[in-house]
Amino acid sequence: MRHEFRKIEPKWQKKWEEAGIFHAVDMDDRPKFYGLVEFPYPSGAGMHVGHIKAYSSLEVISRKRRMEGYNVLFPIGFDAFGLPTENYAIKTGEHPRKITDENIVKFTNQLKKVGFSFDWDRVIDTTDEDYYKWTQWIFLKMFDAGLVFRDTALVNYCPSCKVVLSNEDSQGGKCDICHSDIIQKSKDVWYLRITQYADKLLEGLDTVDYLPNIRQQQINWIGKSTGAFVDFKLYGKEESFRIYTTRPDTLFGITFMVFAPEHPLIDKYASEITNMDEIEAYRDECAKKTEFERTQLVKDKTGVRIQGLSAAHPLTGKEIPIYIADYVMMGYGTGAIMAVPGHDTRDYEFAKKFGLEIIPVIEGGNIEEAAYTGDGKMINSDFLNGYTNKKDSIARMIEELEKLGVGEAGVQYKMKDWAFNRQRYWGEPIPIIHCPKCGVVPVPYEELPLVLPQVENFEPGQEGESPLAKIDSFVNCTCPKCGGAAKRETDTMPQWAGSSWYFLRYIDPHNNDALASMEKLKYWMPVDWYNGGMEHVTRHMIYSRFWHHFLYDIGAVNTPEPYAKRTAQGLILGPDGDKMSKSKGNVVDPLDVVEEYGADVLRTYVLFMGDYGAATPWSENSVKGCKRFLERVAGLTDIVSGEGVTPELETKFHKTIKKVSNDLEDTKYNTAIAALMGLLNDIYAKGSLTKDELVTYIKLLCPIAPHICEEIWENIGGEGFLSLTSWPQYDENKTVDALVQVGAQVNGKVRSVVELPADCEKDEAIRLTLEDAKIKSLVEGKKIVKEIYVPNKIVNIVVK
RNA sequence: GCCGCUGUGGCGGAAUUGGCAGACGCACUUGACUCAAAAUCAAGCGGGUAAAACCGUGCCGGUUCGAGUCCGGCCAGCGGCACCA
Repeated sequence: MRHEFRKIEPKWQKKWEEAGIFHAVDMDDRPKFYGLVEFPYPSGAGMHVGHIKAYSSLEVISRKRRMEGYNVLFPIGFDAFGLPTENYAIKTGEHPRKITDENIVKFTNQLKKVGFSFDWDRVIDTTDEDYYKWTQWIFLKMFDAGLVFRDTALVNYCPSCKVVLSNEDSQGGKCDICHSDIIQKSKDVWYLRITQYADKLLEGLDTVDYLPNIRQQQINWIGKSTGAFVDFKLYGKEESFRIYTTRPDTLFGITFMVFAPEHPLIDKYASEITNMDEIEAYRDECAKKTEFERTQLVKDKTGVRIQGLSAAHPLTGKEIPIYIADYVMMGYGTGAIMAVPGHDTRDYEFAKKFGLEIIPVIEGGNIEEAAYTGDGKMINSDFLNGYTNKKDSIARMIEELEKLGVGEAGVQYKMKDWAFNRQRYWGEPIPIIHCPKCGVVPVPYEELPLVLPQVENFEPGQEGESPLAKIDSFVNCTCPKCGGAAKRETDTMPQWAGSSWYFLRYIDPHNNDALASMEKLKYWMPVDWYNGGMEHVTRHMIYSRFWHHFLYDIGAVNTPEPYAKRTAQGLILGPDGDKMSKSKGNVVDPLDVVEEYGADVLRTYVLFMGDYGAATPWSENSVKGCKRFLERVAGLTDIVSGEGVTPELETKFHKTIKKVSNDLEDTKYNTAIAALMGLLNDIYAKGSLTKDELVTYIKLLCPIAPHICEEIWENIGGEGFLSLTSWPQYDENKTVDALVQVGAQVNGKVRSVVELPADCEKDEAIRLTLEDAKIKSLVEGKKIVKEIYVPNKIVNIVVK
């Protein structure tokens, strides 16, 4: 049989769709499997080969699971709100709705051409009113729970996109979308109190099966640190302020204090500060720097002493000078620190520059040269002197602080609350009303969805206000509480909102009464396996886990954690080894590959090209190798003869079934395919195979290259769909050869290969090894000191 | 700076608990078929040698009968976080 992919691929895609064989069945008796892949943003550029690799892993697992008898939910949808579409709309004058709909049609056609076994009856679109109604509903529930708050803050602002960004979206001081430099701007910001869930997000990691690097990245992102809060009095006053430290046991080494430039006490005591001019000048200087610059200028510490204000040491009462310096941030801890230059690198640099005293309290370093951050015996520390264990000295100090009522143990997180509003059109409207009398009032639940109004002009305003602010009919409304005239919030939600719960909607995509029915949630959740990109591990994943924990707390879902298992695919690089990008001209279009080589070849190649989790360059030649492989598979129909089992191939088949079955579960698709190629070589070397063996072979290959396998199945008279048959089983006993090739070593060096009966006894193995001519010649005339035999692996004769 | 990962032929990459390094694929070489090319098939393919010996998994040391794998110390690259107190 020839591999006529142009004919057979559309044929089987049509048959699968018509028969509806990939639809998940709610509440079915079979065991369930929920496989999830990150839904695409339907950009105008269409699909990328990266999408194919990302989806192929769970595509293969889902197809295998169906053959194993599972009721499989393998859905797809579109994460369609967002800036690229909006910017395109501004450029072309077309409405984002129209652009989105067109792109979704394009993506759908492309996905279907690759033959993915998605359940097309459950497609969701985050920009659909019936969908974002529930995104807004979750927001209101969070509002009710006190997890939404408004604050004026210096925020990351992208002057090009005219939009406020979260810290996550402005890493490295660059806008995540357009890569312009971020500036700091004072804005009214809606925050979601994600920090309240920090511990739950951290502890939840112990209950799920994520790849270790994914788990670690989330732990780092949450950034929990343990230490203590310590209260310092202003010297000679009753007023006190808090600092946070991870080393309260170094309290006797404090020689100065540092406030962040924005620290509120400075303004409160402005009248007593004698150098306020100097301080204001420094503050202006700091405000001009972007957050990025501020964190980049690590080498050079700057700051100003606050004259007329000082602190009192909580244990000794000693007067301590206070500085302001921008190496202390208002956003972490309390915005004030105790400086221990002897044992903190930054404090040390500052002390050196300003000629401040340095007191060592931990033995071990040389404070003439550098801060000592290692462990050692406590010195110059009163009741802590002599302690050598960090844990003990910290515990002892916290005990003392608590006794005196000047401090307590505490924790801090690097993670910040989630800045949740954007001044953009193409997003979910935030369902909030501002009433001059009642203040902030949520839109009543029965008014959801709060529909995005039609607009002609999507440009944000000059001051970066939302395009919605220009629509009077949208803005002006009545207050649901008092009935008076009020105004709607005109900001929209960030793109991360819709994707924070989408996996729940697949379970019950058309439900009008709930985001999904509890009965169905209980049947399908949690997601058994989620695959996606490393770039979403700290944003999308943390956000969605946060929302899901919240939904669990209010009883809307049945599990605290949404994803039982998470894996990630590596990037596909361009043929030149660089990241694919339009500007470099090294982008491979998956549809071109389908046209020229077929979907099965594309699917096989993206899984065979290398370690699934690693970045691997594209190679057109290797694509051809996969084409050759599938052509040789098609050719098997020409050498089929007889039925039953071929003795020479039996062990090889059992081994291959085992290897493919196991490797697919471990995301080792490349070695699974290599095993199938190896078996194919063995079959051709033998010259024929039975019909039963061919069936086993195409069943194993079916999840990877389903079109050709279905075609072969039909060609040899198979009934119905191969995709609906059962997964092959292996017999462990038959995976071992009767005779095993074993490496024969003398003094640990391989000198020969001997053929031994499987699992044979040591005496027998040594005897047969010593019969080997090569070994014999090397051992002769020498004294055998030791004989090592590892069954089926190695024989080693140690001689002197 | 901190955390994590990775270093294996010309290339992508294989290698259970330490046990025949280089599976599988690509590229390449030779041969068959062909007027010729492509395709296909067959053989070869880490370095080295006539054949052996010998040398080979980033570098230096160690443990072991035996190390790509374990331990100690470096070097290089990638990713993440970054004045986090």
